[in-house]
Amino acid sequence: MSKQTHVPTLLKLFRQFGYEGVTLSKISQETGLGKASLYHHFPRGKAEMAETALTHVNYLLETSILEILDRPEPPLAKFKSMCEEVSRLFNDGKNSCLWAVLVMEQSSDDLFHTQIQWAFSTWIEAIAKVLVTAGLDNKFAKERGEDAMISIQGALILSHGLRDFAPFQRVIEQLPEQLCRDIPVLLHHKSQRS
Amino acid sequence: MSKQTHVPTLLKLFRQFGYEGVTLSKISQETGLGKASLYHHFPRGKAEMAETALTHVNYLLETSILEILDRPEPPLAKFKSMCEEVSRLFNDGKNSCLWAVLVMEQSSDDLFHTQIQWAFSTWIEAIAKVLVTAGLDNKFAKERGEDAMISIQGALILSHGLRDFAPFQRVIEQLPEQLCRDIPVLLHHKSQRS
DNA sequence: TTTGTTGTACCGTTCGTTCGGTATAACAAT
DNA sequence: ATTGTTATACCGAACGAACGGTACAACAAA
Repeated sequence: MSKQTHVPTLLKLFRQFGYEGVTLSKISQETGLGKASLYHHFPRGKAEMAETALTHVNYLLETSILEILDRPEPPLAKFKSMCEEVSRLFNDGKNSCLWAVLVMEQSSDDLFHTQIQWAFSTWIEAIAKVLVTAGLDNKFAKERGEDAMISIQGALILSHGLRDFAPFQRVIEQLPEQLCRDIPVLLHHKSQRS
Repeated sequence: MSKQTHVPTLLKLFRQFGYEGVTLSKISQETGLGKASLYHHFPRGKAEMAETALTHVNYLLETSILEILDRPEPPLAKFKSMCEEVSRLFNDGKNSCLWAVLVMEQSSDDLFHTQIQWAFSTWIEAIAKVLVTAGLDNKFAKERGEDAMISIQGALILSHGLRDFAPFQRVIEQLPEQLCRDIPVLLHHKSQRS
């Protein structure tokens, strides 16, 4: 079995339990690999396993979300597709976000903050770019990108805390219109390219 | 030294490292108490220590936030005071939220989810009540309460991820007006009581 | 003298990690 | 066809360290 085979399992575990909460025994159990085998694939140990999961998530961001935002479609359509994809990636809010989990633990954040910072700022920038192309002011566009991230992250936490995923779904539904408010109407249906 | 003396230390530790990330050695080190003393004060061990920190946070919610929202002031003034208090409690965004940290770790969430759920829903309900009293529709009021929680939690995560606390401060500044939009203008300066 | 509090030493368990080694398959040299 | 070499994938057993937790004697305050 290749190394790539077990990445989804790693992602699931670290998302569920956090860096410190995941043990090699759990990983061994879930992957079906012995501890020693894990060290064959990930010589630097647990840190490398978490890093691999994180890299995979950032790869998903690039190939799913960022790709959508770069399509030649009107802003509203892009954001709707983006939100559908977000909903899918987070399993309608039932999954938690690896970035958020790792950020919360100060210990792990030190190891991974570069990749997490990249992910957040890149996503925000991609949203802002769409809005700027649609005629919105630069500063407002970036703020709206931030607000989108804030809504998604906050909704995930609230939904998990309440054990009710309606808030997450509501946020996802409202987000596209929210992002498009006040943008010059004439450009709504003009296509754009990077 | 009384048990209460070390609660802030416990809070700080669990907020920083999460439940699994905190070790008894760290607690012993930070409090200056030996393990035996810790188990004298918290016979049920680590779980009780985290529980105590969480109870303290919920106590802060009741005595700070909820008290503010129950004052006989106009809604906007209440929300402004609330946001000032939130900013203070989270040290301008530099502290993370114990609720969020514990919710993210599935293992710890099982132990604490009752208290966390209470905190979230109580806070939301308190905000909603202010807005309903101000004349807003019941359903919209609750959604706005949720949105407030979402904004605060999301802003904390984003700011920590970016290592830039401007987004948090911006959210806190904008939140009061955000919460008060569209409410019947005649009631703005009327006082209200529970 | 009782009661509350603490330091020291220790318990069994589990942690992340490493060692030594096996199984299989591919390829080259004989 | 046989043999040797190399690479990949895997695993059982064990390592020292640290984990959460306990037993108990000693000290202090009342």
